[in-house]
Amino acid sequence: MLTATEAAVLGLLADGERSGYDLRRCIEGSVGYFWAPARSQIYAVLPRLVSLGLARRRHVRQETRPDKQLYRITAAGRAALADWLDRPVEPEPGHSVLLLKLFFGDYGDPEAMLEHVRGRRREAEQLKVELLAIEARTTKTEQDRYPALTRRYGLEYAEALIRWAKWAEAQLR
Amino acid sequence: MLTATEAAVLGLLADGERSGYDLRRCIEGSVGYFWAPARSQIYAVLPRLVSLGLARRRHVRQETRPDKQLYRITAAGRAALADWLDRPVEPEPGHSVLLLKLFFGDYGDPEAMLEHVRGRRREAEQLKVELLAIEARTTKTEQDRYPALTRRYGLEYAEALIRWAKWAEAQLR
DNA sequence: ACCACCATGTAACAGGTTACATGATTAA
DNA sequence: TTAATCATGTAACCTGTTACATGGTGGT
Repeated sequence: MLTATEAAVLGLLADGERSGYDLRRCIEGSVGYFWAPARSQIYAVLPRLVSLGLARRRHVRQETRPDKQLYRITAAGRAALADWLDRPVEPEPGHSVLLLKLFFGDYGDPEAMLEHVRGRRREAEQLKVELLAIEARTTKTEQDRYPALTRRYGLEYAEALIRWAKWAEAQLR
Repeated sequence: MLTATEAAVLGLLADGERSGYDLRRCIEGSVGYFWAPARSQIYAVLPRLVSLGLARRRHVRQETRPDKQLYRITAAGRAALADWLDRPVEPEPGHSVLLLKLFFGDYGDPEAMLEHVRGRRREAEQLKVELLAIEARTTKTEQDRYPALTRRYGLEYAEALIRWAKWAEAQLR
């Protein structure tokens, strides 16, 4: 079975031939909000997909730029992606360093705890701005149906976090 | 600097002497909601804390039960914990397999995508019930101030998720 | 002159997981 | 008699990160 990162890369390749470098830029501003592998990880995954027969590599010589490797998804790749997508999603055990620190807040500095909450709120406010900006410049096509779901999730998350943070700040003040 | 798991364990030890086994049970139903190391990980962390001088081990012989190791936090341990708690929280890059699958939903089965959303909603509804139950049986003491913050976060999260899921289900139907 | 962009990859390390291994006691 | 609870640990593996390594082009 695929790992999530392999599936993410296949998913991006499903839209067209791309290099590792291209993928990076595709990721930020879209999937990057909820799945952001390190650069080196992308370059590690691509050859693996090739050796599994899920993608094909094509060497492209360039003169003014360094040469590059373009990857294209295969029929087997599309099948593997579809299979992965349809499998049940495991419940994701939430990891949150913020909550961990707050939970033990009594052993720390009250001022620091307050600042942790404020920081997270600022991040959420920033996220909200970015998502609204993306929303504004996105044309609502048929292909946008699913990505729209994820943006909406982000918005709902950001707003819930802001509400919580305001309440928490009041409690801690 | 401590890892989050080391800090979590120290945090629990700060409340009193405990065995690895005890810690496991402390974790589920409290920190476990946002930080749940594997059992083997707890047993790996404890000796490390001892060798760092942050905890002390005490062997307790038992007759009707297997022997056990009790761990107690040291003064250095409390200092290390406080230091870790007060450090700024890094922005946590969100990982969500659910959103990843949804984002590429076009390449999968629509029925499966709908089921993914429904599944996550059920989990959130369950979480909400659990958190309300904990809330109900908790006496609002001074020590509860910080943990209360994390429960409230969970509630806000669960409710936001349920709202989103209902909306998403309508979109996909 | 300097910085950002294009472009790929390796190596070392970190932080975790699952499975293996053991075995008595007690409640249903 | 079957299963859960008590109780600890090791070993193999996985997935990912950061740091190292290289070097031309084009804009300010």
